Amino acid sequence: MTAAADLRLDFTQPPQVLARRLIGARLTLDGVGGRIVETEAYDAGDPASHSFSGPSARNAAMFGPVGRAYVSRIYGVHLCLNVVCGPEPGGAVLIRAIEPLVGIEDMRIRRGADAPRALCAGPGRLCQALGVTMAHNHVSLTAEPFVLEPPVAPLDIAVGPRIGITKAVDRPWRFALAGSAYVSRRFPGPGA
DNA sequence: CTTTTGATGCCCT
DNA sequence: GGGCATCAAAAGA
Repeated sequence: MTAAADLRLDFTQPPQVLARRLIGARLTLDGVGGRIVETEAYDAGDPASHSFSGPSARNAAMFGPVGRAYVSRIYGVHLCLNVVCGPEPGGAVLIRAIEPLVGIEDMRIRRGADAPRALCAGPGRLCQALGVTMAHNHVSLTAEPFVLEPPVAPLDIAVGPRIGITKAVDRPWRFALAGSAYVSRRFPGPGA
C-alpha cells in the first residue's frame, strides 16, 4: 500500500523538491481552488528569498513550523501564498498559478474577470480568487479551511528561471505543469 | 501582438 | 526614501 507514498507531500523536503511535488496537487480554500500548475522555490540562504536577511515580523512564518502558509504583501497591492517547508528554517514554495476547478463562480466575482485563464494565473491573482488574506498567514495548509492533496500520478514538469526577482535570477527554481495553459507566463518553446 | 508605466503598503537602510 | 516574489490599462507596431 505504499506505492502512493512516493507522491506524498513531505514538508521537510527542500523547497526545490517540494516545489516539484506540488505541481498537480489540488489546493482549495473553503471549497474554492483547483490544481497547482506553477510554483517557485525559495531556499534558506537564497538571496532572492524574503528569509535571506533573517527573521522579521514580515517573514516570521518562514521560520515557523513547516506545512503552514506564509502570506506576504508585495508591491503594496498584492498577496503571495507560500508553503513553508524545508529541512531548515527559512524555506518556502511560492504558489504562482492554479488551474481553476471548483468554486469558479466565486473566483469570477472576486476577480471581476470571466476568462478562466485570468482567474488564477499569477500569485496575486490566485490569492484574490481563492480569498486568501493576511489572516491566513501562519495557518496550516493541511487542515480546514485549506485542503491540499498530492497528485495521483507523476506529471511532466517544465523548469525555468524564477520571475520578478532581481537576485539569484539564474537559478532554475520555477516549476510548472508542462503544456498547461494556466501558467502565469509561458515557458520558452523548444525552438529557442 | 509587445512594451511601458502607475498604483500601492510595508520593510529595510 | 528606495525597492519590492505584481497587475491592469494604455500606447505602439
